[in-house]
Amino acid sequence: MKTASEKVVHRLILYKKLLKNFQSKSVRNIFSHNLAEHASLNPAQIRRDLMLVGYDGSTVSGYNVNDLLFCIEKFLYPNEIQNVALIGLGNLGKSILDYCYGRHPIIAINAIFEKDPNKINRIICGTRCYHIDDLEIIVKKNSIKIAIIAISSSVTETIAKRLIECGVKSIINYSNACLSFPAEIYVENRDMMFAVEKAAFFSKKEKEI
Amino acid sequence: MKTASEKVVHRLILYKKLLKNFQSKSVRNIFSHNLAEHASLNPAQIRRDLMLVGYDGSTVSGYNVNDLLFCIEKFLYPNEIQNVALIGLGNLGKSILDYCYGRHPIIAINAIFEKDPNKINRIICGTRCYHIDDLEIIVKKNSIKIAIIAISSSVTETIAKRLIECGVKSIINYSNACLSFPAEIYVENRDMMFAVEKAAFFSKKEKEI
DNA sequence: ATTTAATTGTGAAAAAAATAACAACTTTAA
DNA sequence: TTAAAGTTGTTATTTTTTTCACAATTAAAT
Repeated sequence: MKTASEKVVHRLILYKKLLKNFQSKSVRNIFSHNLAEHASLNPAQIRRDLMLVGYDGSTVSGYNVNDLLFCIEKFLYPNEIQNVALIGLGNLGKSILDYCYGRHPIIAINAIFEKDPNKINRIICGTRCYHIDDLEIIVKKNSIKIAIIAISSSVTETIAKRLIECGVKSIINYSNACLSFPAEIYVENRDMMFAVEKAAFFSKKEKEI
Repeated sequence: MKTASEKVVHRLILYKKLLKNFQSKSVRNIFSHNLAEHASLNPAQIRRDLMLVGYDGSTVSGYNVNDLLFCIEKFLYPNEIQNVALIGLGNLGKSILDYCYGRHPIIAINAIFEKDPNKINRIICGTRCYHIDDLEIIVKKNSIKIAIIAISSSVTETIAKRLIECGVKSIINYSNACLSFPAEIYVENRDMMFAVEKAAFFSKKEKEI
């Protein structure tokens, strides 16, 4: 299996999404410049990225949407079903759950963890909510390798350590805490203020040019 | 004003956050390697980034936390208060509102837009919820340049166009739609499935090495 | 049959980003 | 006083990422 940088993987996921849109509009074939336009990228970039997934287009009709999708998915998807843990069922947790529900054929949120007794044992979007004390048991039982942290920052670090301790390899952290772990753990810190501050910086900068 | 890439801006925001943590722990001075450790970055990277903000550290005691923070903030912050519009007050909208409330001295959500009549005119986190039909009036009145879209995808594109039409320069898009606009508009697409799929890819890859 | 037009895959080049390397500096120790 | 230790700012180098450029290919037009 060839390696791929995070950037390339991100773009491949984007291509997959765009291709699904085209597929749903019954578009059969597509050229790199079509994708480029929708992705705001250079066509050569797209062709180069696609070299990774092992599908050759035609010089005449470009890429067959179905076939290319198949190859990208084969490249991106794990072999087996991937269970995801969601930590926290506040507004953010609920919206993540809603958003992800039924979106992906292989990857799905499989367990929710909370400390609020009113939420424990409820089933939301087909997913059971467990007490946070049962984290280790459930994560191990379901071979969960991915976790989404959607709680306030004060306990984030402790929970992240517990997750890694029991086998989690990737953490998506929506809390205010900055997580940082050894390189073999994939951490994506998604502090929502970052996006806003960046947006502010770039909306400002423009005026000054 | 020097230009800065999105990556550099992102890191500067990160340094700011880390420095605030140090400040709250009454740490007075800090070295580039301390920051590097917490940010999982190379110390030279940090020193290079800091060249932009115009603050010189001391070769003996490193950087004064307060002074460096001041310079980073001066570099990052807009000159005037930046009003932000939030589109959608579902679970995600509420969590964004909560999360951002009081977090930043200059940037704040200033108006919420909804179509649900039960939500209109309510005030949440000090912010009034308006009918989506009033978008143009309110955005113009408050000189809003930044918008956060937290609604389902079907109407995202239309709303984004309306936002830009009335002066918005930066959009943070949490919906499933892929927005793409001319380069002078800053768009950050934050489809939450992307993070999960990337996490899945990299948690899988590790096993295969 | 040829030519034209359009596209792909990919090597080469360019651009951007990250890292290394080091002179200059300052304190402390010898 | 001199040497040692440790850090910064910045130049140089390396690595990564993006873009260019073009041979090869194929269908349609002439």
